[in-house]
Amino acid sequence: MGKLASDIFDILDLGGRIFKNREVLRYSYIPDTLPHREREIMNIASILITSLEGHTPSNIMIYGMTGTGKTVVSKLLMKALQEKSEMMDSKVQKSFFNVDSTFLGDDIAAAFSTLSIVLDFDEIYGNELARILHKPVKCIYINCQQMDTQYRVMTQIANRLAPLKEEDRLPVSGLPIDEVHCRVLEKFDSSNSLIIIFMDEIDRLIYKSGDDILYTLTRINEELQKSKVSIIGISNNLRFLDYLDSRVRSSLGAEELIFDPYNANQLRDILTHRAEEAFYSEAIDHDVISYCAAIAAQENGDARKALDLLRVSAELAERDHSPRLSVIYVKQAQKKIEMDRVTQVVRTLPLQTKIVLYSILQQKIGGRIKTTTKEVVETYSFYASKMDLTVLGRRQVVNLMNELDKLGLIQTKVISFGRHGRTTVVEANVPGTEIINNLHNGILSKLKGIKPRMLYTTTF
DNA sequence: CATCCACAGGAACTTGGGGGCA
DNA sequence: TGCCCCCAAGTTCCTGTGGATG
Repeated sequence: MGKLASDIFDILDLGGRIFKNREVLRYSYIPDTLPHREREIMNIASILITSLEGHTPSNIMIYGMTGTGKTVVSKLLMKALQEKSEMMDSKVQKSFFNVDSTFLGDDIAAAFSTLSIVLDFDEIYGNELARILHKPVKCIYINCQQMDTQYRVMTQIANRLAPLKEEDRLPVSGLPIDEVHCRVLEKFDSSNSLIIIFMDEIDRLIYKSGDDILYTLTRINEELQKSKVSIIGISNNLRFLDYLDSRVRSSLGAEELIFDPYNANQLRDILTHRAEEAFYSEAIDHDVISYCAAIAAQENGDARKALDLLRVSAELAERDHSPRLSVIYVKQAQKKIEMDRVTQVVRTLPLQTKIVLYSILQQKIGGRIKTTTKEVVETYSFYASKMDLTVLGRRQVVNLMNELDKLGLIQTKVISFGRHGRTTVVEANVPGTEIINNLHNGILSKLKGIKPRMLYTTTF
């Protein structure tokens, strides 16, 4: 036929008329300006700026629902602060060799003006002495969802503080916690710097391991000689501080800031701003952005969702070889995102949890839309033994069901039958046949075609 | 209105696997 | 090699409880 393999890419390439730069729409991307967060940025910056003068900034708590820009604002500030500090370091070193203060002054003024987001550095930085005394600022970002124990957080902070040689790194386990504490202190002090720790999803930390770690961190400055530590906590739970010891609470919540959800107009601005960089200007219908903004505004003003929606719609349009991105694709994207989320979550479930979900879904497609703990436990035991697994007890199955509930895959509700006791009514939230087929094609292939003997005792 | 069912869910304990250190 | 530590997952035990029912 005379066809070359590379022709395949010619066909695929036809789609590429929409995206100019798709990275811009990922939430890992940190733009230079963040519309409708100027005030918040200024607030935090005005607190953090004391670090450049060699003082320890107050701890800050940042609250806000998902997609309100907490993380991206923090990362932007982190980047800016780090750059600024490094810039000043080199200037300070220079100043020992160069006594010409007018030169120095101009140079620093120039350096400051490059930080576009924060106001008048020059004015705040009038004091030359402060510059000489200045300590390097080191920012560390920790996501407490991944690092959710005291041990892990401490070792992570220490390991990230400086690019260390392999043998200097703290081990991921094995040491007593007070030993870790001592070594972290040493590392902090030997870095001789102002350490600002951004702790994202900080509330996760205490749900799992209590407030020990926060207690330690908020009081660590008392033990440090040369270095100082500030903490920026980020949480989407406004009542997070209530769970803490009062001393930790007052220290950590020295400054508090709430990020309000974006409204539809603000979301539209954000999307417009990103879309200019992400798309070719003629490739997108005028109502697409408003539509995405409106949907995300309904979902608690979640900018993350809005960006996702825009990116996925554009990807669908490209895959369809459409020259333009129109609202039809946004509607498709909405469905796709939801289904992707579900399959992704299901795929990463531990095996035993998968079987619990599988049991609930089997009940569902067997016509049992609502079921009870007892029935789930029975069906689960049946399937687990077919899989030659250890069969978990009731207590543990209930725990797993609660996890599934938290993930939004099922809905549970405790109801009472009065004299006849009480139980949890379970209902699957996801399409049964599709997920079951997925599971059959994966790790649960053994269970294909096997039906349990189901005795329905409870009626609703 | 007290009773009582049948389970929810918290707490303490166990087990087994990760590892460090002398 | 033996002993220590941390941690996750699971078990056992037990107290708490919503509301139909006698």
